[in-house]
Amino acid sequence: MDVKKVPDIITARLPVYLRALQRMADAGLKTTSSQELGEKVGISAAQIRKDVSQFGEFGKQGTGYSIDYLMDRLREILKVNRIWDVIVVGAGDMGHALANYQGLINRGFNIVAIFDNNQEKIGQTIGDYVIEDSDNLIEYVKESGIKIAILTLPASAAQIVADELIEAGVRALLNYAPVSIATPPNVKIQYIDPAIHLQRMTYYL
Amino acid sequence: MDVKKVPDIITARLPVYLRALQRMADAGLKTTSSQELGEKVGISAAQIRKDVSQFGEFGKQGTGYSIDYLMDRLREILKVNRIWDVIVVGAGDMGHALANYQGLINRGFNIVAIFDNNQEKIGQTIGDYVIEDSDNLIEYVKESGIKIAILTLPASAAQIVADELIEAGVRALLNYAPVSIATPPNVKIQYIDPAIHLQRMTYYL
DNA sequence: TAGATTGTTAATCGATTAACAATC
DNA sequence: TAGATTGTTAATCGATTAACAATC
Repeated sequence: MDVKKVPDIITARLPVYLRALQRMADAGLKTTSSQELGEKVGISAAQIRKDVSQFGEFGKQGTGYSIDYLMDRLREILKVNRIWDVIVVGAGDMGHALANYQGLINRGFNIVAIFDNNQEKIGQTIGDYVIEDSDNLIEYVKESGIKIAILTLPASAAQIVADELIEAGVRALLNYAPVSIATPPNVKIQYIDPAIHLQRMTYYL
Repeated sequence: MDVKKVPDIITARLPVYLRALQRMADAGLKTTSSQELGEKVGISAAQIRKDVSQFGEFGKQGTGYSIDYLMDRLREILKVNRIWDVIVVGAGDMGHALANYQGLINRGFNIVAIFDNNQEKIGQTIGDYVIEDSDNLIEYVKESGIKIAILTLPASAAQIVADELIEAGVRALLNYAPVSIATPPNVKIQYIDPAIHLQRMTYYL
């Protein structure tokens, strides 16, 4: 528990800082400043200092931040200094793309199973995964204690499946279905919908 | 041009309202209220009224909003009362998923071409698309006047390709590459990175 | 040391909420 | 009409920025 509650808007930026720091580390850099990091992510230096200072004093006057140390602290804060098991519900094109995506494991997430309710898909393989029957979804979640699910299913099914998953213990949903989903306060949800993101830009064109 | 500048944070919510209204329309509903719409999207009724009132008086006291009429107004405001041609750069799994995705066309977007720089992929088909050579990307953008591009390529290539696209006239980027991209003020960018979205939830687990 | 950069404060700026007159 | 709901105002709440002492 944190002593004081940190606003959502701040914690939402930390993964972006972490991603930029990872790139700097990959490039062999050892230290950075709020100024430099800010330029990379398009956020003011003052805001970066304010954000990270919510969690501790991670920098040094005069020299800035050790990249490795700040990454460790951010991973700790975000609880991605471990690997979370994740399931994917829906084996359409997006489910396939996620199952094949190699970019999750080194950022704290491991897809452990993918489900579909289409009898023709069940049993087929995606890389090392065998598509499992949605009928076994809830039992699987309960037995494995899965806390994170990615929804890549039709909008019409999203709320129903989300409700079942939450009932079974899931506490974080990444929803690719093009529909808003209602969740209780103790369950987090994030949305990915390319049409929404595109429509956020056309206003300015 | 709007008389007064409307904040980004408000225009960013409009696509979510539009998506919810479309679902209500599909369900055969004719009118809704700020209260009802707010419950669907998880936003307060007061905020919905404030948001839409930035652009005009679209509701009626006592009865609420005509769903069809409000959708028309939102589409007009967001400039999605037309179809925008969009290109996809990168024919990996995500590029494939987007090319096959049927959910964009009825929300204002038409993918017209997909590019890759891998000689083995060039010429292969994805549905009705033939993967085109990235060497022809800039010429294509200039000749067609494309304003919107979706990037589904490696992080290492994202900034370079983005710079070239912007130089060629692109004004809106939807970036799936896991990296921040710098753009000039007249170019909009939106980010989709599942790891970022997942890391925004683990903090609370 | 001199220069650089943090962490933090106070001021500014912006967003959300509550309330209600207007009116369908 | 009576009930419902908008559009808008003012108050509250929250986020960002600028500035700088502290200090590496």
